[in-house]
Amino acid sequence: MRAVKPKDLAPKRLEQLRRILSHDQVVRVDDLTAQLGVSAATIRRDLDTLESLGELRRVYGGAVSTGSRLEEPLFDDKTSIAAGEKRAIAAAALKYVQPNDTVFLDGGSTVLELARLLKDRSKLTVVTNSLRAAAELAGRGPRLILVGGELRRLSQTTVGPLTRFMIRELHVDKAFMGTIGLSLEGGLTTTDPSEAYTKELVMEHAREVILLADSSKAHKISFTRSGRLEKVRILITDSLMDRKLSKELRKRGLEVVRA
Amino acid sequence: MRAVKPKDLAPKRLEQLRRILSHDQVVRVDDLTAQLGVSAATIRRDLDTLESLGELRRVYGGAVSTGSRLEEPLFDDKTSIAAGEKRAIAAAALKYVQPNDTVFLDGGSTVLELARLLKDRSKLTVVTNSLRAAAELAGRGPRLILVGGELRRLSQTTVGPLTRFMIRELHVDKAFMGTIGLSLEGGLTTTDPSEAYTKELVMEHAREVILLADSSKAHKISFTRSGRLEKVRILITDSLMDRKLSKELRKRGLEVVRA
DNA sequence: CTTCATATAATCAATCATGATCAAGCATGA
DNA sequence: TCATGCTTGATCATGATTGATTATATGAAG
Repeated sequence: MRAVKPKDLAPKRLEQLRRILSHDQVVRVDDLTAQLGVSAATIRRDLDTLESLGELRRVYGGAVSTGSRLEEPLFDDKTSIAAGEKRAIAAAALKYVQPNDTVFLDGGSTVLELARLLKDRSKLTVVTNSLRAAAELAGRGPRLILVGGELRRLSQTTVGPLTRFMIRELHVDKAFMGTIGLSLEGGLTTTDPSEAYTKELVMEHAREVILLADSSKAHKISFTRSGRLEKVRILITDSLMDRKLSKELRKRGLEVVRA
Repeated sequence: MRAVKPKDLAPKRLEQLRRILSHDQVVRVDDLTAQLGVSAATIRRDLDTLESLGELRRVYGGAVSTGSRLEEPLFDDKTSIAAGEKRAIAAAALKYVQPNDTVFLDGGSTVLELARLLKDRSKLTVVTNSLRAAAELAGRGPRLILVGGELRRLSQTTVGPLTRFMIRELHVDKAFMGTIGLSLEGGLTTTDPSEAYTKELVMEHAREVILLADSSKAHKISFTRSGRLEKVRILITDSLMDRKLSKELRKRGLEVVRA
């Protein structure tokens, strides 16, 4: 006696899941058990495999398609320091922005906070490769120049070789940069080579490089180098920054500011 | 007998919050509990998470938006008379997009509709100078390449001489263009010289130019020329397009498609 | 400055999803 | 046929999310 309903084979079930997910963007485990006629345990296992393939993000009660608007900004590291600290760093950085400056804004959440503070600086010129920063200033604010290039979704910045065509034409007064890792041995490091390429290029074309990095970045070394410490003129960080590191950085000629 | 309603998943609720917030700019906790059907405690927790993401600022009794208004169009498509026609035109244009193409997307609301339809074309490469189109595809979808340049706020596109550095490096299969005016005498015309410059440049570097223009553009001549009719291979328009004009355009070698 | 109403943060209990574990079902190949 | 491996579903302890409660903080009015 065959079963009443022939169950789908695993690959087919995954395909269905993909289809449902791309249609609904957000799915609930309960609904899926009903739709696919399998147990919740199986649904969870399937969702786990799809998550490990990067196609969705598990949430309590279901899953969200990666890349949907519901998906939280990927570049925002939740384990990182509180937003308040970042705002403090950004506020301190604001003092270095003169009314008629031309400044570059890098990606990263701390620099994004700075962008928010520049909304009413209409005489300023802002150059950026950060889509988030651009969105922040798209409505009103400074003259805004976007660096062209390929969009890296994780950071929402334009990166890679295409960015050189614009960056080499521009010379900004100050470049406000973020970073993933900051260490004496590794200098500035980040996860993505294309991103690193663009960061380094920007720093070469800036009269002055101002690094915004909270204390969680200290002594971290990420995958690839994105700049040398010698290019950095000022480091703005928070009060929890490792003393030894800031002392050594000062010795190397950097101005270190605690927000 | 399940009379209980399935509550929204957390991400969905957050998205609703975002939507309400971007619409109202300022929200009250009370109103949100009523609108979303969850307790005030939950609303507060949600507002806290959104605050830590920098999307709003908590105030006593509610929250105010800090966010960008990029999602909310400056030119509201919804009030536009031709919204339905535009969607139809975009849908017709979709047929001309091959899976592995490299296409350029111009600014303008009709082309933006097309961008929305390209969200699940992951093998495609999209080049665009439209910030709104980029925002639409920023989360997921095709490979996305942004054209750098100065942002023109009115159209939310990058325009002007800086755009040439990237455009001259790229050769797209198809360029989907919008326009303000379309006429036999003036060709393609638009209001802003910088925008016109970039449009013309793009059309020169495209293998094939496809113009998306609803019937309201017919016989209009705007301030400055943004392209010659000879460059256009296909015109996609709506059913109300002036017959004489489309007949004459066909005579000049254009393929005219009525959506 | 004080008082009042109300928002808020902290705590707790209840609910429900989750992950781990294990047993059953079923195909495959010896 | 039996053993083996894999998938699935059930069970249960654990963990996460939510809503209610209560003490505290806040803003407005007098």
